[in-house]
Amino acid sequence: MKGYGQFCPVAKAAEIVGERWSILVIRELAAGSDSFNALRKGLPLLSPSLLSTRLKSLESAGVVGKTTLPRGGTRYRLTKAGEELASIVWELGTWGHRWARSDLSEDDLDPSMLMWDIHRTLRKEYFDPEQRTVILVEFTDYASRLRYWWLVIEKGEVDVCLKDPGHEVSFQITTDVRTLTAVWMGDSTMAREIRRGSITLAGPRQLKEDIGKWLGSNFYASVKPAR
Amino acid sequence: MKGYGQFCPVAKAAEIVGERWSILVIRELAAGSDSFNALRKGLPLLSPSLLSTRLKSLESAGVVGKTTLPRGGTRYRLTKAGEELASIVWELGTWGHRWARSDLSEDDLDPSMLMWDIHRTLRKEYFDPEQRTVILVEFTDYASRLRYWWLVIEKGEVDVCLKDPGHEVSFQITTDVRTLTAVWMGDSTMAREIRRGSITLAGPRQLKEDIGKWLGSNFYASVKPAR
DNA sequence: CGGTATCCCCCGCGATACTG
DNA sequence: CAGTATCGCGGGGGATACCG
Repeated sequence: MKGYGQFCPVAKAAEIVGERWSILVIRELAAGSDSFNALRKGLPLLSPSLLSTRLKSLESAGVVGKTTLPRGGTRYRLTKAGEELASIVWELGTWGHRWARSDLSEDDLDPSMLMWDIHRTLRKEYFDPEQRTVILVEFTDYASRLRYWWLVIEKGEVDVCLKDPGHEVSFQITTDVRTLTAVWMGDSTMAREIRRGSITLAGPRQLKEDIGKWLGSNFYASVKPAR
Repeated sequence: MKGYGQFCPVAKAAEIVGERWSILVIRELAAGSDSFNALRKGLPLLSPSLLSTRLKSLESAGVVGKTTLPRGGTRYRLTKAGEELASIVWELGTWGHRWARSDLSEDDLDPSMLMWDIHRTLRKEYFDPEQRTVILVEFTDYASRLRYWWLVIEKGEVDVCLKDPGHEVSFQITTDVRTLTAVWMGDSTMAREIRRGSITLAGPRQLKEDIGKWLGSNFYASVKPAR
């Protein structure tokens, strides 16, 4: 059986959002991802086939809409119903941040997701739009493949890559995944971790001083936990 | 794998409310059920073993608290965190009523759930507290076992039973499950269904006239659907 | 009343590979 | 880039029976 056999609106809604990954797909769409592969980056543990299934199911539920671009790509977006649902998903996140915060479990630490999130919230306006800025992030607790990440800010766009783009590095952040995650989640602060020696910065003084501003933070970082 | 491998608060919350039946257990608790068997009545398709599992899981998530009565019974209640979560569940219901309303599917029609809901929302203050009132509901589309339901209002308490309690019947409602469900959900009105002949009332004139008031309605009945 | 215990099925989901 | 196809398994959960 799939449904709950209840006419109650809560049950009907639960049939939609209760499916595994549904809520997170909605979160990703609300956060601005609109292509299949962008969604995948925000949901690295979700297999493409299941993502496809979920998108179809959300589409038939009237939550997600789909547009085919003239060039052939496909764009997903939240419908009106989907946006209303997304606002509830954000509230759920606020609740989660207040009440369901575990100390960051090892399983939940993931440099790729963290970098993807950071690349989305980085405040581009702190950088010269006429120039290319390259920020290198080094995770000291990771081996070669996931150790170095490049953020390339250029023409108002931010790209994140795992391969050296070849450009001169303007700024470097050296730390471990747990520390940067904690800072990004608002559980710690940049200043504190620098003082403790858990984060090292290298580059122009101005960028160092402003990092608390230009490196964004998680949507919920300012929500006060309840316990 | 059970979790989502993400530190995002939405993911952490989704790990809790994403479990099958969790949302509905929270709804039932928020609606006032506090004992194991009361929860079962509101969730007839949920097996006792799974209800037990869910209650434990919600308890360890800090959403549900448990008290053992001196007499030996057990009472469940929402914690502070649970109540905050419940308010999101209600919003989800509002969303569901606006956007996820299907025309009442046959699978979702259930006389026992409907009667349980009605017994919870019936406005006792319309009845003489000094007297016993017995309301007989007859579902013409059901055979013997689930056809007749008695609502007994006495001393400010409402009981619902499937067996003739033996008292004199004060009022009778004759209809089918779909019609009464539609009225209770706000999709139709008592007056309209009486006019159509889908509902027949028998009893004192005053009770007939006031039925729109004393027979309660679903929490979401007044929410305007979006489509 | 207030739950456990057990059994077993089935299908959701994860993994991997592959195509237009 | 944007998905489909296929396969196999694990365990969630439904059913039922049973205890305190």
